[in-house]
Amino acid sequence: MTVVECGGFAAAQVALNLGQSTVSRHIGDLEKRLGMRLCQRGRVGFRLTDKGRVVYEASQTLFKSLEAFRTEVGGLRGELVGELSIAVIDNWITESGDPLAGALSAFKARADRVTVTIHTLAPDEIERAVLDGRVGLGIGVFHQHRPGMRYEVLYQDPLELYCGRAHPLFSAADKLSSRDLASADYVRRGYLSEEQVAPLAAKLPSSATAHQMEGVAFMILTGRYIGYLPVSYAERWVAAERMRSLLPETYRLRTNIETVTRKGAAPTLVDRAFVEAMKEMAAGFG
Amino acid sequence: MTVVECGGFAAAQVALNLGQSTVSRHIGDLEKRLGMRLCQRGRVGFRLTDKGRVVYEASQTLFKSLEAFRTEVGGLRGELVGELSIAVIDNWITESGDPLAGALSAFKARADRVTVTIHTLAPDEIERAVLDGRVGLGIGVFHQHRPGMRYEVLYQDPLELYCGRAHPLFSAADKLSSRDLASADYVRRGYLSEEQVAPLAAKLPSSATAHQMEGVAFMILTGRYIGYLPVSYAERWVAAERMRSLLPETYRLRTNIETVTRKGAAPTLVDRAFVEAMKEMAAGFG
DNA sequence: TTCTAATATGTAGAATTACTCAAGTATGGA
DNA sequence: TCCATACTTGAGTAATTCTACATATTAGAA
Repeated sequence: MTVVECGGFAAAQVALNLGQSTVSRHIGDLEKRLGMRLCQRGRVGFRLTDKGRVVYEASQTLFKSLEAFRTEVGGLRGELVGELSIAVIDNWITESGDPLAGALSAFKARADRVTVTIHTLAPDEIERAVLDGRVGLGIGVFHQHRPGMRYEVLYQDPLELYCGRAHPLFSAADKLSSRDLASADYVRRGYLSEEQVAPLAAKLPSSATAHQMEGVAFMILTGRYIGYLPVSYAERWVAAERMRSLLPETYRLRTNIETVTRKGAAPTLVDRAFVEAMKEMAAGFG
Repeated sequence: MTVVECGGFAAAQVALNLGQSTVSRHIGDLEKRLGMRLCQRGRVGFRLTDKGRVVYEASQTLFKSLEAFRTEVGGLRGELVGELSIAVIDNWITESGDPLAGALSAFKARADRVTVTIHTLAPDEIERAVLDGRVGLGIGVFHQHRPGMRYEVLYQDPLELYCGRAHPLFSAADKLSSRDLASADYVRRGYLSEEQVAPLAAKLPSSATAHQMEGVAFMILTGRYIGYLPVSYAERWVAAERMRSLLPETYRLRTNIETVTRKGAAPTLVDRAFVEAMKEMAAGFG
């Protein structure tokens, strides 16, 4: 694996602190043992064969399993070792005052022997990744809770309905009624389905969909659409008077940012320690 | 692991073909290495400690990963080695003319180096087991297809609506109309939700639910209920004139018995070989 | 053809690991 | 108290694995 990652024998020699012949011997032995050629090498340069690629990928997942074992057993000894693999919703946590960065840094301070991997995924993909074990922990917004998964609220992230400066509702924002909104065009959020939690939003006419929060913000700023944004995210434009919140008392949504883990597999000590760090960090929000 | 499975050092000695002191040394070394006591032993008998149990279970999953690696790499060499781990719907396949037993035996004849594990689960649990990798292949009835999974029809298993001999509809079975059924009490099948596929069934009044097919059959035989059963399963009672099919043209359901695998992870050679055997076997059905 | 960078292999010592024998320890029960 | 059972440990040997040196081999390039 090191040879693949170094892109050749020569670099691997240095990385592994081994003699040239030893590297050659290892690869040769492995090929003999597996009964197949794993890579092309020599004067032409290094390159995996098709089978070599499959073996390399299978090895990666095998080593992941080893790391998981180490995490599990290390946890029994009260040690924070192994791997923390988390999946977070994209365009959300990093934008909303950023408890993730703080939590990660606090966690790393206490657990310097842990390797951290972060995946950025859509909510349903997060749940799938947790379910099939690609990650141990997911963080995001989960409107419907699936069986077989464990959810825990980290903090609340309020959403409000915004319009841009050029929008007709902008100047009238103080003396609006729900009926005024009925004629405004609404940017729907791709996977979030706010409608499920906000029956009011379901009634808004919608002719646009954005999959990332940035897209929603952009659409709102055009002045042609209204849409939901996290208050902390919209703040910058509100302060610059480029956006305005519409009927916050009526339309505010309290979205829960939650962690997901798999029921059945108890979360590892590493996962729990990280969630702890997240919660401490999130205490300043909510 | 062998010590745990043998329930003590003495039996493991024989199973591993090792001297008694070697077994003791291995366990002792492992405990030293992990820094924890794994089991109680001595005059009192063998017993895992709590930590020992966790380590044992973690080892099981680790060894499963190793086996998966072996299956994968063996597949590259065109060898059928490693593990075949399948989940099948309960009370179905074995009852309906039994293509599974035949397929397994045909498969084993060609792949004697493969370890076979079978789980019997409810359909949604099958999908979950496939998704999180506990099994490589699921077989069952899946009415709604989830994203991230690959489905393939094996064969069709027709269902018909039956009543028992003591039921008022039994004697009138030849000259019935759908309206006659509207007053009959219907046994619902727990997880199958035939209603989704059979809109007609959705209209039937129902005051009973059975989770296994055997339960449905039992309820029908009481003469108080009507319900769906696979034709091949009901056959024995039909032949004995203890059940009758009701309006088969109208109420017959063609249920698909399907395989499920995970998209993303290519099915192993072992999985493919088994599906092949299933299909050959199923060719005589559906 | 010849040179040369990159890899392979014969040989062998060093290090590690696996195993056993034999003697020792601990403990439940007669 | 003592025995028998079940495990542990010291010491030594065998087997395996790891590594490097020196010397091939190979194939692109001059």
